[in-house]
Amino acid sequence: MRTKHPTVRIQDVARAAGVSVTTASRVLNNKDDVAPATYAKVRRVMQELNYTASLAAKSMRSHTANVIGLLVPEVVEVYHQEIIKGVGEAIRNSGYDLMIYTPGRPTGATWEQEHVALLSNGLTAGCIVVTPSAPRFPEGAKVVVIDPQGDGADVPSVVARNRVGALAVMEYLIGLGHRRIGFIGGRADTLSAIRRFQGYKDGLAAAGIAFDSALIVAGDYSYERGLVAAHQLLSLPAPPTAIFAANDRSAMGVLDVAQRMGLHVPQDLSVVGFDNLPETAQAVPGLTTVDQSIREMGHIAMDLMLRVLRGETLEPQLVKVSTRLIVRGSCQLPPTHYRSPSTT
Amino acid sequence: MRTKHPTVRIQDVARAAGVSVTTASRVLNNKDDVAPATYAKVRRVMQELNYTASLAAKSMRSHTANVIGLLVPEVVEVYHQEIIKGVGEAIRNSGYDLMIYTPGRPTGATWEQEHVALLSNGLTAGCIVVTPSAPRFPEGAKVVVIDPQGDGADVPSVVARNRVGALAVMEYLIGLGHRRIGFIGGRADTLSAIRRFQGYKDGLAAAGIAFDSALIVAGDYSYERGLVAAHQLLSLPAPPTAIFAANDRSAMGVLDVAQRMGLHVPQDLSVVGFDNLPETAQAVPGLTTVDQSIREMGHIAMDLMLRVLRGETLEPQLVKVSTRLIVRGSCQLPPTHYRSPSTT
DNA sequence: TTGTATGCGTTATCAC
DNA sequence: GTGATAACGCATACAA
Repeated sequence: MRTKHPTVRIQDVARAAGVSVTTASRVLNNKDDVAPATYAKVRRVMQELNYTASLAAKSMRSHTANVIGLLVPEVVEVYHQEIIKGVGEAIRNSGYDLMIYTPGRPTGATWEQEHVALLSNGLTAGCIVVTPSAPRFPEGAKVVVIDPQGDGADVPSVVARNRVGALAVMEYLIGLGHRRIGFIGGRADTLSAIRRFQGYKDGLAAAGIAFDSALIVAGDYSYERGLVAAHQLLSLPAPPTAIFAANDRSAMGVLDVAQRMGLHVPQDLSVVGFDNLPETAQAVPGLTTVDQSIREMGHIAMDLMLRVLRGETLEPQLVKVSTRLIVRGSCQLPPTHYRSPSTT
Repeated sequence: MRTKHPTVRIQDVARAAGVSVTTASRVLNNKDDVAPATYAKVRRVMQELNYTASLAAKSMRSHTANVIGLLVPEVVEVYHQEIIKGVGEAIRNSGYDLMIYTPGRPTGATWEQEHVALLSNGLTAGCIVVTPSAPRFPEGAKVVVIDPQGDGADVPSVVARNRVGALAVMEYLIGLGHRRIGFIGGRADTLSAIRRFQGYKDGLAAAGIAFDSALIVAGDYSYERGLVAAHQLLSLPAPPTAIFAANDRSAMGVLDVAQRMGLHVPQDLSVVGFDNLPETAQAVPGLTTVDQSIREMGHIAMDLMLRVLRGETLEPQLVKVSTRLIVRGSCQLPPTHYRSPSTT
C-alpha cells in the first residue's frame, strides 16, 4: 500500500487487478465490451479496496452527471424546507440524485457565483435555483428558477399566483368592511413581493379606495421587520383597521406587537399573512393567510427540470401555481369607530 | 467567442485580460502578490464574462474545499428535515458551505458507495452521514455519523440516549399500573431501534414483569407497519393495555387503528411514541412521546465535524444526546378488567 | 510581479 | 476485448 495517496484511485484498482485503467473504468461504468472474467475480477478488487469513484474527477471529464442541484439561500426557513420536500418527493425514482447546496455565509456576493459554479461544470445535470441574485444564466444552462427576482426570467420558472392571492385577501378584507388596510412589504428584490404588493394596490383600486402611502411599510419577509413595521403602522394617528403582511413570518410579528399594545385580534385589528406556514394554523387566533402550496412548486420545478433535460423546449417560461385564501380567525368586521364616515 | 466550449474557463478570462492563467488563478483566489492594476482588470473581465470557477476542477486540484457534506438517505421525512435544520443552523458563519446529498434511488447498495465518493475526493472538507449502511470508513476520512448502524462506530458519532428514553417510558407506563405493554420495534438495523428495545426490556425487568414475546412486533419505523403491528397486537386474546411504539410514525398508526377498532385512547388503550415529531402535539389526544432533540443532534454533529477539521482528536467517540419524556394525553390508568390479578 | 510546466482522477479516442 | 494517451479546468512549484 502506497502511503502517498490517502484515497484509493482507479489506478490502484487497475494495478491490483492486473489490468489497465481503461479497463477498470469500463468495469466501473458497466460498459458491455469487457470479458466476464475480467469484469468479475475488477469488481472484486473494487470491493476489497473499498474503491469509490471521485465524483469531482468523474463529472469533470464526462460532462454528464445524474445529479440535480438545488440551490437555496438557506435551509432552516420553513419556506425553503417545503421546497426541499417538494423537490425531494418529485425526484424519487427519477433516476437522479439530489444535491442541495446552501452557502454558510450570510448570502453575500459570492453566493451568486458559487451556484453557477455548481452547474457550469458537469457536477450536476441541471440546477433548480431559489431566489437567485443573478437573473441571467449562461446560454445552454439547464436551469429552473423558483420565485425569480425581477420580472422576466429567461429560463423556465415557477412562481405562485402572488398577485391573485393578494387580490383575494383584499376582496375579503374590503368585503368585511375594512377601508384602512395597512400593508407590510416583502423583500423588494423578489418577484413575489412585487406581485403581492400589486395585488394589494389592485384590490384597493377595484374597490375605489384611494391608495394611502402612509399605510405602506417596507419589509423583508422577516419576523423582526414585521415587529417594527407593525409598531409603526399601529402608532399612526389614524391606524389601519387591518394589516396585510406580505408573508406569514411578518404577520406573526404583527400579532405579537398587537398583543403587546393591548390590541385584541381580530376584535381591534384584523391580520392577514401569506404562505400558510404550518405554525399559522396553531397560532391563536389562527392566522388568515394565503396558501401557495410551496411544496407543489418544488414538484413542478422538478418536473420542468426533467423536461428540460429531455431536451424539450418549454413554451410557458413562467409556470404559475394557484393560490387560495385560507380563512381563519384573525379577521373580523372593523371596529365601528374606525369606519370611514363615507361608508356610514 | 469560441463556440467550442459552452462554459467559460479561467483560460478564457486570462486571454481576454491579456494575462496568463496563473495570474487569473491568483486573482480568483485573492492572492496578495498581484499588481492592483492587473487585479482590477482581471476582476472586471471575470464580471463581464460572467465567469465562475468550476467547483469540481477546483476541489480536485486542491484537496481542500470549504464545504461540509451532509448525507441523508432521504429528505422528506421529518426526522431528516430536523437534522438538516440543525446542521443548517450550526453551519452559519462557520465559513463552510453546506452540501446535502441524497440518492434518488430507493437507497440501494449503490448508496453507500456514492456517499463515500463525495468525501473521498476533495469535494467536501468532511461529511456528516446519517444512518450509513457501511459502518467502516477509510482511515483518514473526516466523517461524523448520526445514529449509526450496529453498535461500535470507529468515527465520531452522535446518538440519542435511546435506551434511557425508552426506560423512562416504561417507568411511566408501569407507574400508571400497566402490566401488559406491547412493543412495536423500529428498523432492526439501526442502533436507535436496538437501544429502544433494550430500554423496553430493562423497564420490564426493573419492575419484575416477565417478558412476553407475544407482545413484541417487529417494525420498520413506518406508519404503514405501525398499522399492521397495532392490529396484530390488539387482536391478541389478551391484548396489551398499552402500546409503546419505537417511533412516533408507528405510534400514529396505532392511534388510527385503535380508532378504527372502536377503542378510545387513552381510556381503553394507552399509546406512547418516540421522537416528538411536531405533529404528535397536534394529534388528539396529544401523543405521549420521547423528545430526543433531533435538531440538537445536527448541531452537535456539526460541532464535532468542526473539531475534527481542526485536527483535534476526540476522546468520546460516541456523543449521547439526552432524551426526555413528553407526557401528553395518550396515556391513562389501564382499564380495570385488564389489570393483572396479582396487582389486585 | 508574472509566466511555464506539471499533475489532480477520470473518461474518450484511437490504436492494437 | 484491451491498452496507451490525451484531454477536462484548475492550482502550484519553479523559473524568469
